[in-house]
Amino acid sequence: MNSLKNSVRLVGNLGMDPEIKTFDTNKKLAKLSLATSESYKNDKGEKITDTQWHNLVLWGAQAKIAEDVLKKGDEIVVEGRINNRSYLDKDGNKKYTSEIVVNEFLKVSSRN
Amino acid sequence: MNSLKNSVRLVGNLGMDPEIKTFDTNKKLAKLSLATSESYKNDKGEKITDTQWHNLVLWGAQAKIAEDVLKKGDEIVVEGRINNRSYLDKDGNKKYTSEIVVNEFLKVSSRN
Amino acid sequence: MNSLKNSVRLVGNLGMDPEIKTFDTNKKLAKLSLATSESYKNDKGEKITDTQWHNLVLWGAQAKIAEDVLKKGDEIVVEGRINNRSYLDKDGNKKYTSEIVVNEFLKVSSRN
Amino acid sequence: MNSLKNSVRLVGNLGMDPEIKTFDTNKKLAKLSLATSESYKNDKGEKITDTQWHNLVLWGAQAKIAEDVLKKGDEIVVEGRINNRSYLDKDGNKKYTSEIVVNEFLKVSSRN
DNA sequence: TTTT
DNA sequence: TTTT
Repeated sequence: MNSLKNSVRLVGNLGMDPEIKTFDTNKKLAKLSLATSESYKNDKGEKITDTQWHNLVLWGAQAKIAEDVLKKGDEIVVEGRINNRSYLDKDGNKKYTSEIVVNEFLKVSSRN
Repeated sequence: MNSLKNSVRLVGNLGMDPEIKTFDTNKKLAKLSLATSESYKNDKGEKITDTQWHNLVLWGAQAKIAEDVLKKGDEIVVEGRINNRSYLDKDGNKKYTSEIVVNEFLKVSSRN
Repeated sequence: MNSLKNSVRLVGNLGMDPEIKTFDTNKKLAKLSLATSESYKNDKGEKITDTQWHNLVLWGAQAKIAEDVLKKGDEIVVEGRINNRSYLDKDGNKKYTSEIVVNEFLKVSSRN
Repeated sequence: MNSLKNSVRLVGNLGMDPEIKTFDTNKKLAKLSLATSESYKNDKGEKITDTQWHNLVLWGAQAKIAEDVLKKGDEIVVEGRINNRSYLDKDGNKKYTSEIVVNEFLKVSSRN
């Protein structure tokens, strides 16, 4: 799966430590919550900050590195693809969610 | 609002004609449904096609152009930003949705 | 070599048929010349068209596909990386050149 | 001039302090030299680091901010467009150069 | 000429 | 040297 038709670039900060799941096959999954914050002036000249929270998903080698090096507050640069999927919640209702499946990331600064 | 911290690039086909809303202020909104299709081979060597549907939103001048030139089936290239937002549905339940707010688009081919 | 630290996206037209070289090892190289054309209005309100010509380089499988499907005039979407390198010309002078090493491309329309 | 047809993203370090020029009209120009470093393993399994140096150009407000906040060694994320142009050198020979005209940048870390 |  |  390549990145020409569906590619996302984000620069932001992690809202929490990575959440790691290890499967039977030893394959790892890391989930990250990333905030991107942008400021602009509205019609009245007031400064508005818009913060978006993105759900990121990392697999395999990328998940292991994320587990080792990422912490809440870290600033990262990310390249990935949008994955919209549906699932059934515990009450059996169909839910829709949108995630970024990360191809690469780079930690650019740390809170400490 | 710039595109350094939150930027999406998509290449795909429109699933329907643009849906246009005109507000009191004459400002226009266009909604597009865009399919990005990618093929890859799975572990068993079978060819899998993954199609993702994306909700696109265009405002103002971009919405007018979309209304004039875009049709179901057209292939477009898009640059925009991810906007995750919540709303209350008709039953008063909080729902989450993810949209791409388009900064620029380019029609690259048409079905006819 | 990944695309997080050095990534280029272009949409444009080919100025000539691909130029193909085949090496001893059967490895192929394709060279493309791509024009990106953009219009804007200058200070005086005149419409200016700025055309940039880019040197693209494709290796291996990508070069083979380029040889098979691309022709002068075709419109393509490209993702690659900038490669600045120097070489000695036939008079022994050091020359600098900048190329785009293509990771992926997609033909979006053809002149015929 | 937009960024759909010609867009570059770089993450790297400055090789020197910004070089600033101020024109009669008070318009500012900043020139930056940016290194992007990437590592990969070659056919023999040796780790190779490839460093590319990019010439960046910033105008107006972006140039002012660059002058104020950027220093040699800083790590920045950049979005811009490729500009290939020719000029005559002091001996009257035609020379070609490739620059990145920066639309936006973000300083992500500093050496001190 | 940078940085890890 | 392309294309609209």
